[in-house]
Amino acid sequence: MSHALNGKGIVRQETIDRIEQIAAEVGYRPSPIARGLQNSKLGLLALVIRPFHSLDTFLPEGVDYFLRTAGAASLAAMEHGYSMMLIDDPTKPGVPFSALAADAYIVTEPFENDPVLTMLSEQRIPFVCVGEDPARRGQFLAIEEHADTQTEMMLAHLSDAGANRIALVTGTDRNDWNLASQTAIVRWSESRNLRPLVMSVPEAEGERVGDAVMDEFFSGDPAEHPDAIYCLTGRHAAGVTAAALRRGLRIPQDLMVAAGSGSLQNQTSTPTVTTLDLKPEAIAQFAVEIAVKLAEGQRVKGPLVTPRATLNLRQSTAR
Amino acid sequence: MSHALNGKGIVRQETIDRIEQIAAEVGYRPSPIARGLQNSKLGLLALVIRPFHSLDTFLPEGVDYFLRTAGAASLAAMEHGYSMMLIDDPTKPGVPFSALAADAYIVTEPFENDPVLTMLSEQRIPFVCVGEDPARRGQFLAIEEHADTQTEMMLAHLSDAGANRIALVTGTDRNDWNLASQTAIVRWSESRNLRPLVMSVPEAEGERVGDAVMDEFFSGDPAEHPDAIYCLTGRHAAGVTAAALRRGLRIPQDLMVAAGSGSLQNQTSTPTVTTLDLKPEAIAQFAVEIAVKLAEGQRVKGPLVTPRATLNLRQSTAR
DNA sequence: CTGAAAGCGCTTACAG
DNA sequence: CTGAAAGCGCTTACAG
Repeated sequence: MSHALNGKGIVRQETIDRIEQIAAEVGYRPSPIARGLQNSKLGLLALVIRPFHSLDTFLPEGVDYFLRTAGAASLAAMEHGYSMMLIDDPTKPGVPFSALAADAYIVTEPFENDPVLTMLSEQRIPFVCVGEDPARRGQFLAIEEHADTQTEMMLAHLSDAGANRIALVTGTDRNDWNLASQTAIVRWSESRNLRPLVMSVPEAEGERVGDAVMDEFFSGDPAEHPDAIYCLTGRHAAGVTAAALRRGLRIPQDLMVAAGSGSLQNQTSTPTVTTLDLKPEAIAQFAVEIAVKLAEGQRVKGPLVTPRATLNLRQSTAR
Repeated sequence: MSHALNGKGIVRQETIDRIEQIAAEVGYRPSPIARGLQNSKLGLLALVIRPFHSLDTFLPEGVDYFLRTAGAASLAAMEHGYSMMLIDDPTKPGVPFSALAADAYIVTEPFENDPVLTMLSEQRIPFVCVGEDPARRGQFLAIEEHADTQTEMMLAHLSDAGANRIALVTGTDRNDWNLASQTAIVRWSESRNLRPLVMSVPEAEGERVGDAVMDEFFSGDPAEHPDAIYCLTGRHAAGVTAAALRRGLRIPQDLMVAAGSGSLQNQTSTPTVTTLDLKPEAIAQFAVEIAVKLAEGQRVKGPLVTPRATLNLRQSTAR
């Protein structure tokens, strides 16, 4: 009898003992699935890391943001009594049952008109985004990233450090981070009557984009050459730094380089590279907190504010 | 009728269409839990990263091994049509149903007499270890790590590079990696009539152990001072390198330093540090393959051989 | 205090 | 071709 095992009803100790013994003997183990069936909850959260789609490898070298997110989220989930599942796209045909069985979803960096958000919202599955769907701002519960403010912060720093002409290198994924950063530099440039210098290169290309970026910005009119390049990803920044050095430019004297999201790589390279610390652990913990509330049927209202990114000043921008 | 929706039986197209329409209208979504109940399978794998227990933070700086493992495992699982759950200890009281609902488990670096393995095997839940339970070798299905061979490979390299007296710094977790490495250096030292120089310091201390390690090995009889220190973790190696430098030792001339598991940190530090590449991605993929077989009821027999670790030679051991 | 029954939301034989 | 029934393995009221 289940009362004995789960200690719910009032059962004689003797009976409990006897039943527990037998249970142990036959190696009885209650099916977590059958249990979950009652309240249709498994105690499962899912982290959908959308940009996995665009990364050719999971190698975290220079892209530790997502792995730090995943790790912190898993740990935070456990602390709330949930498990965390890592998936990339639950809308793909042939996904396992489990990919749809989470009590709530966290979607990091959704794409423009992301089908994952569409599916989740159509099926009334609770979810929270980290970064908005750029095409549907305000439509879904989201933790705001403030990519615009972050960009402004970095531009202000570079400007203070003596840069006059700042170029931006973003990734090609159409997510909030890439798009809002672009908007921010365009606005910033135009307010100074400058033609915005922007280039988008695939995230997955990593360090390999260095020469292409240098070619793009340093081939035309010398008056238009940047004296600072802000790359959103640490790997792009590393590639640009290396390419600039190869071309005989001194960093930071001739060219400053900074990254919007760094890894240890940027802290130990020569020169070390200025980065933003996006606080992925804090964001992940916050997202888990919200997902747990959603999973438990609570209403959560925005705006959801995260800890601000901070600037890690390093040699590459220290003139 | 379910036949219409899942396309199993023979149903008129017309009926299918009608039912699908209604389903869409009412926002019907089949419960993955109820579905899973039939064959008591959810398409869920679990990765139990035991050393999480000992790490004070999930920050991957210098410990990217586990995160790389987690990432690669998640991706590999998806490719096999499974989801991957990240948990640290399913034996803890109060774990969610889901933590026990996986079809198969991968346990990385189990401890000595690890209760997780005990539970899993008692409950007849299929699992595969990465690294053996040091107290129960051969008892459970395990992917062998060859920590002993790895240690020998590193010792041979250091020896070739000119080291005469090599010290080993391990973590304090009682897992295969730490223990087998210790055994290997003891054997190696004794065969040369040398007193083994071994020290164990907590994994979680990371770079902070530098001075303690230097004190330990450089305080006594100068004849016993090592001219090479092999740290199993990259963070320990980084700490030792820094401490040695601070004391005026030149690396590698006066002291060589190497790590058994490195991260990007060791590739970009000054000097760069020689490490083993343990191939976590390959191991994770292999583990997932096995877990999938187990989940599907196939028998898997050992010995399970992994790709060999390779040596990344860097400045810290280049005399 | 304890057993038998109903129900969680599906799927899969089994009648009509 | 389609509907009604049984069953997956539990939990939770509900009788005895």
